[in-house]
Amino acid sequence: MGVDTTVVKCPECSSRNLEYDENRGERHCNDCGIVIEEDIVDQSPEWRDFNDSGQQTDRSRVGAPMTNLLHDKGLSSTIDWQNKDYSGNLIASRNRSQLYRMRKWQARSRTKGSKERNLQQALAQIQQICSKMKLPKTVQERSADIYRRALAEDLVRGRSIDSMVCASIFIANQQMLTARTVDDIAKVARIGPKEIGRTYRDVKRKLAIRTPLPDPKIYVNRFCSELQLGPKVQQTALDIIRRAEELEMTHGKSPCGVAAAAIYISSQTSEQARTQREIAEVTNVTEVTIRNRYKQLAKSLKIELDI
DNA sequence: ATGGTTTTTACTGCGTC
DNA sequence: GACGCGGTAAAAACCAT
Repeated sequence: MGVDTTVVKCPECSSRNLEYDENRGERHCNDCGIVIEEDIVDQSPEWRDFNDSGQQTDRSRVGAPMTNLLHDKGLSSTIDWQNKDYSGNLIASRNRSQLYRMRKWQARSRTKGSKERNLQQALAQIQQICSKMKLPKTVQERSADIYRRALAEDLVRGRSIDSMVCASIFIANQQMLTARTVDDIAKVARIGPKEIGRTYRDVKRKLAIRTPLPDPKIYVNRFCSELQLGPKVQQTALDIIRRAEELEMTHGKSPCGVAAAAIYISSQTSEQARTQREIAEVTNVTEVTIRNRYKQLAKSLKIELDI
């Protein structure tokens, strides 16, 4: 199913640690350093078409960028240091002073404040990670938004940009109810789920950000499709969760665990049974947890699942 | 730091195909 | 014998305080 057209492994050393450099427009391997492909115009989906529909992002900042995913749109393309134009001719002297000004401006804008540079790097990271996760651009923008706030409040100090980036992305995902977990992010970032979780909580608290309380239901669709389970199984799984929520038995339990258990029960009572192991695999929850949860669910909901 | 809760790890036993 | 499942104890992780 998942046809990825981009190269994921370094042809030289087989490392998967590839990085896309936005300014250079090229990808390179972080391990051996070779450049994989050049002249990628933009491999990420369409941040440019911001004119299609109702644009609801708030443009609160002065001199608002066209999209808050770009740090200095238009200045990023490098200005050659030779006094030649594209055909190799010398540029008339009356244009040179203008050129100089452009270079100077560019140099300054690139290295202005540390915050600016920090932001630039972070936004590139956000775009890279979101694109790897195939997240819609609304989520990207929300992530960028959150990062900006965190940066403005000096929350990045003493923490790596990466962890802040990941935390921002996770918060955005929580808010937009995409069914993504910390592990999903950790998988495509070079940072562990532990630290993402820690910074996530920290940022949320210090920025007084509210996220909807975790809902197992949002995972059902994703997990079921990964398990090749039909809509019928999904529906009864959702039903189970709804009933469980009414009895307040999902509080304090991991939403993925609840979803996994509901799906297990649902699948067992259908023609498309899946084993605990299969479900554990895609839900990133252990079989033990699935057992505990589903036992508890079946008991309180009085669901009999004999074969 | 601490303590309460939940999840994971690791292991074992049981029935079935 | 491998597999799916159930149960358990202890370790680890999580989270509010």
